[in-house]
Amino acid sequence: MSKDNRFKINLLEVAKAAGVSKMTASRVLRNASGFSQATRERVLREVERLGYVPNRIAATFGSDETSTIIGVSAPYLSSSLFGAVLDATNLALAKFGYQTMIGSHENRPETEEMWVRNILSWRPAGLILSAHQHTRATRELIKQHGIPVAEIWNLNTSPLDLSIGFNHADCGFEMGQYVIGRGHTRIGYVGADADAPGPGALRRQGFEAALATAGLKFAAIEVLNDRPGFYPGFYGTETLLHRAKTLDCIYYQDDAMAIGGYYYCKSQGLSIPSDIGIAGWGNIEAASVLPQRLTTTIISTEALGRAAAIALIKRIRGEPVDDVTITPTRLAPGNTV
Amino acid sequence: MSKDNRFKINLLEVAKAAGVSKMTASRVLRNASGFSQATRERVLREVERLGYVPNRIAATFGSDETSTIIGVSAPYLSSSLFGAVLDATNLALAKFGYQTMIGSHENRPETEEMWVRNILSWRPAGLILSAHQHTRATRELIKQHGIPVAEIWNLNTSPLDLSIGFNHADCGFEMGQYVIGRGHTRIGYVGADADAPGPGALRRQGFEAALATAGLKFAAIEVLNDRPGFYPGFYGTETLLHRAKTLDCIYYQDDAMAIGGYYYCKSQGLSIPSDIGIAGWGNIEAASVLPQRLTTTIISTEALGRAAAIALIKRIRGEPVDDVTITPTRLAPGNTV
DNA sequence: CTTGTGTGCGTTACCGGTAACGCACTAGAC
DNA sequence: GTCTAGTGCGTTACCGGTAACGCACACAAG
Repeated sequence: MSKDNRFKINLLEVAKAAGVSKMTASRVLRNASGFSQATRERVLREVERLGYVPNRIAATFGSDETSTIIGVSAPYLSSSLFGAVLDATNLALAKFGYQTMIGSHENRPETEEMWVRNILSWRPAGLILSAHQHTRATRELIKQHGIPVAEIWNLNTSPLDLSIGFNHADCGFEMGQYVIGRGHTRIGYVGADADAPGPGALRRQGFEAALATAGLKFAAIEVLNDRPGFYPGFYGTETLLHRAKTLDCIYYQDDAMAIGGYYYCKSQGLSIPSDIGIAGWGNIEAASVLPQRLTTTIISTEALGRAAAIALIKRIRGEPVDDVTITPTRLAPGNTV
Repeated sequence: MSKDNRFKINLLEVAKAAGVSKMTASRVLRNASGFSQATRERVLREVERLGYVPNRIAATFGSDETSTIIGVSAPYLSSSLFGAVLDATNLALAKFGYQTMIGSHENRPETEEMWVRNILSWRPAGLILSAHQHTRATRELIKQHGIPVAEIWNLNTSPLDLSIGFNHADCGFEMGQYVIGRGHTRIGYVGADADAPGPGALRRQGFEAALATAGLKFAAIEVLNDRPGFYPGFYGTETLLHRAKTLDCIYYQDDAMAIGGYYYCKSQGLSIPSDIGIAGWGNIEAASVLPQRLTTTIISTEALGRAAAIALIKRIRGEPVDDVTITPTRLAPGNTV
C-alpha cells in the first residue's frame, strides 16, 4: 500500500525516458494538442515499454474538475431487473470515459443519504439515484453542490434535476382498465415492501384509480413485510385467498410475485384465467416458461439505464436535455387475465 | 464541473474558521492524535456549519497510499445470483471504509483485462475478480503492481493471490453420484455459454467424472450459445429430447435452466422424476414455487461475497489469510431426481 | 533546579498530475 | 526582408490534502 515499488513509474519517468518534459508527455497521453507526431510516438513507446499506468487520482486532483466518477444508487444489487439497468448505465457511461461507483440503499432514504455523503467525497461528475424519495438532507447536499443528478426508475415530474423513469401510476391504471375490460370485478392485490413503499405502491394506486372509474375498489389487499419475490407471491396469494375466497383476479406488485401467485392458484386446482386472473408487471424472463403467457407490463430496463446515462452525460456537458423522460412501457395482454 | 462554487469549502476554510492550522483540522477529521478535546469540538463545529465535504481524491493523493477503492468484476450485473455476491461484498467492504468500483466482463477475459487496466488507474487497494480465467496481460498487470487480488466464484487452487469460491467440480461430482444412486443411467446435460465456458463447464466435468466411476457417459449434451436462463433451459431441453428420446435424467448448468427444463418436460406430459429426472445448481428463489422441490446444490452467494471481502481486507492490511477458501455447498435432494 | 517525557500544535515539503503562460522556431503574406 | 500566425515545447504555479519534523509548554522524576 505504501510507497514501495508499486506503481513506481510515473509520468516524469516516462517523460525523461522519452526526452521530453512531463507536460509534453501529459499532452500526448491526453491527446491534447501541442506535440509533433515524432514526439507522440516516442512518448507512447516509453509508456508501453515502462508499463506506465495513468494515475486518475492525480489527474483529477491536478485539474480543477470533478472526477470521472458517477455515483449510482440501486435498491439492491441482487435484483436482476435493476441489475439490467446497472449493466446498461455502466456500459453507456464507460463508453464516455466515466466509471460508476454503485451503492445500494434497500429502499431506505436514510441509507441513500449516507451513501450520497460518502460518494460526494469522491467529487463525482454526477449521480444517478433510484430511491423513490430522498431525505431533506440528501436534497440539500445535492443542491448545495450543484451536482448533476438523474433520478431513475420512478418518474418524478418535478425532479431535483433530471428524471428518467417509468410512469408506474399509468402502468397500474392501464392494467386496471384492462382487467376490468376482461370482465373482472372482485379484484385483489398482492404486494411487498410494506415497510418501504416504492413504485409498486404507485402502480397499485394507478390500478385503484382505474377501478374507481368503474365504481370498484380492491376487494382485498395483502402487502407483505418482505422483499418481492416468487415465494412471497406464493404465500401472499395463499393468505389473500384465505381472507377473500371469491376473488376473480389478482394484481401483483411484479412478475416474480405474479408467478408465485400463479403457482399457488395452480396448486389449488384453480383454472387461470377462468377461475382467477393473474396480472404482473415487468415481463421478467422467468415468465417465459409458464404454460400460459402472463398478462403483464413490458418494460425495458436496458432502455431506462441507457437513457439515464445519456441524459446525465448531456447535463454534465452542459448540453440541452429534457428534465423529464418517460421510458415507455407496454401492456402485454397474455392470457392469464 | 470547473472551479465554480461547487465544493468551494476546503479544509483550509474550516481550519481558518476554527482558528487552527490546516494540519490540525486534518488530524481531527482523521481522528489521528495530536489535538485537544476543545480543538476537536471547534473544528467539528465549523465542519458542520460550513458543510465541509471531505475530499477523498485529495486525501488519497496527499498520502502516498493507494485509494480506498476496491475494484470488483462481475460477469453481469443482471444476474441475481451474482448480484447477491456484490451486495455482500459491498456491504462488508463499506463497513471497513472501502468503496467498490464494479465492472462486468461478460465472461470474456479480454473484457476483464480492459477493465483491470482502467481500474488500476484509480490506484485501488485491491481487486476482486470473477472471470474464470484471465488473460496473460491481466495476470502480468496484477503481478507487476503487486496489488492484492481475490479471485472469486470459481475456486482456484493456485490463485494469483487469494481464491474464494465454490468447488464446482465437486458440486458436479456429488450430483453425479446422487443421480446414479437414484438409478438413472441415460443421463443428459443442458448448459449455456458455449462461447465462453465458465464454472458451469467444471460442474459438467465433475458430473462426468462421477458417471465415469460407474462406467457411464453423458448420453447427450446440449450446450447453447446463449446466456443461461429459464427459456434457454426450456428450449435446450426440447432440442436435447428430440435428439435423445430415451433420457431418464438431465443435469442442468443451473437452476434457471433446470426450471425451464422442468416446464418443458411437464408440457410434454412427462412425470418427474419417474419419466425423467431434473437436477440443477444454485438453489435460486424461483424454484421455491415449483410443485416439487428441485434437486439442486445449495450455495450461499452471501457467504461467498462476505468471505471474499474479509479475506481481501486482511490481505490488504497484511494480516495472515488462507490463500484458498472453499465456500461450502450442499446437495439438496429435493424430489425431482 | 535540572532533566526527561509527553501533549498540542504549526511549518514545510511533497504527492503526480494539469492549466496558464511564454518563448523559440518555421512558413507564408506582403 | 520584415511581420504575423501558428506549432511544438518547457517553466512555473497550483490543486487539497498528508507525512515528517520541530518546538513550546506542562508536569513528573531525580
